[in-house]
Amino acid sequence: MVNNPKDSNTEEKILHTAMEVFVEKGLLGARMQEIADRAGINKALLHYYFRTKERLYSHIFQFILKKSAGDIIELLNSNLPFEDLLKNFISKYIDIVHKNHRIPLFIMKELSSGGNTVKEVVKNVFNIKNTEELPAIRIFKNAMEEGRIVTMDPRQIIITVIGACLFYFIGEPIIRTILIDENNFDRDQFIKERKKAVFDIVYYGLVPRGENK
Amino acid sequence: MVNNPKDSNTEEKILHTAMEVFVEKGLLGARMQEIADRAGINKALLHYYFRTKERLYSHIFQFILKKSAGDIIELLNSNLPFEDLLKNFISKYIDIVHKNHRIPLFIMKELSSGGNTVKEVVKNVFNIKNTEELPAIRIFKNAMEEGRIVTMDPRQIIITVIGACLFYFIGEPIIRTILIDENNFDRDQFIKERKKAVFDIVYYGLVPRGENK
DNA sequence: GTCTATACATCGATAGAC
DNA sequence: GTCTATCGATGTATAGAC
Repeated sequence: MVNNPKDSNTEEKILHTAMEVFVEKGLLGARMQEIADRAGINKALLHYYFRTKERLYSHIFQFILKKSAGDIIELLNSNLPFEDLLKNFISKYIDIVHKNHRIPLFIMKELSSGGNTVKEVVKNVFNIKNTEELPAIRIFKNAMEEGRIVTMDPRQIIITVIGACLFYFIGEPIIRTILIDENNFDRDQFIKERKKAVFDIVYYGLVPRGENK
Repeated sequence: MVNNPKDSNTEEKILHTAMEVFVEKGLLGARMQEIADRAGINKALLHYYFRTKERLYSHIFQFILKKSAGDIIELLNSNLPFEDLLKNFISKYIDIVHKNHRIPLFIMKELSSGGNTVKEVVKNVFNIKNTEELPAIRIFKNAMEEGRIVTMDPRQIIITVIGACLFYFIGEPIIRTILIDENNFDRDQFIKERKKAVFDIVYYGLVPRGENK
């Protein structure tokens, strides 16, 4: 819609700032005035570019969802053997969430309140036709066929891995309050150990007994 | 504050209704008008009992947190051997979250936006003095000392178990959109399988090789 | 305690000048 | 494209009658 560099700069500045504010405060908590202030412009200009708050939010949400989907898909594009692939996925996925710790909760908040429109966006963004043939499903099915891991519904494994990776970051405030002694806590170290713990539990939970491959 | 049965009924009706609305829509999404309508009273009465929206919300939040904490603590009060205790915990915890699937996200939303006041509430509610001696931590430490499971930071195990149990319910909209074929999905059955999957992965991920106890 | 009516503040959105 | 000024809607909170 807008082509010259000046426009593009303003629009991108808006998008960038709006993303920060929406991710911090949510759709309802965010204020157009605050977005304008932080972007160094005024409210009217926000409406000039995106007409309504909802449309601006929608842009942000889709962008974030696309980015998140892309990150995961990229992590799965690999020819590593199963053990390395799993280790690699857990490590890199935790890194991504570590750097963007507010994103998962942001996405889940939206999806829990959003209607079917949102679901269509998800399907488009992830380019889903047949759930049976998702790369992640195939990876586990192959490992099962090769006898590397026990037979189990791959979806259950995926939910377990993602949940285990995400939960620390989604629940960090309550986890730290309940479980962690703040006087003696090295967060980076704990997250590093988190990677190893998730891998160890999941991997050895899946590898058949009697094999120490 | 209020003692006669009539008052008590109104107050409880407000609390009950407000909980529904706040859990569905969050602090910012909830409307005092809607709470009043659903409770069959008018807005002014809401303010008569709880002065402000924030105070009403705070009551609800603390009640929910207390209830959730109580549920978990009760699940851990058991003298079962480790394997049964873990199986029992996972099964019952998933049942609780199943029946109250909006609660975890509600709590996390609040905690992610809330300040230190909220953290004090958490500490009081869970009655936390020394994180080292939490029942959940002790359970895993004992199992390690008895050689039943491998040595590992118990906090990492706890985060993994809770995350694996919760994630399906927190992320259900996106999980179902991406991972599940809606034309052929038995939710109750899937949740039942979820219990077994979480237990199998975690338990066999923790039990030392060479022992099939 | 409970109601109706209304004050008061906030915020998204638009009009109109430059 | 960008600004200032302002409208109009919505929602919390209160005044005051019963």
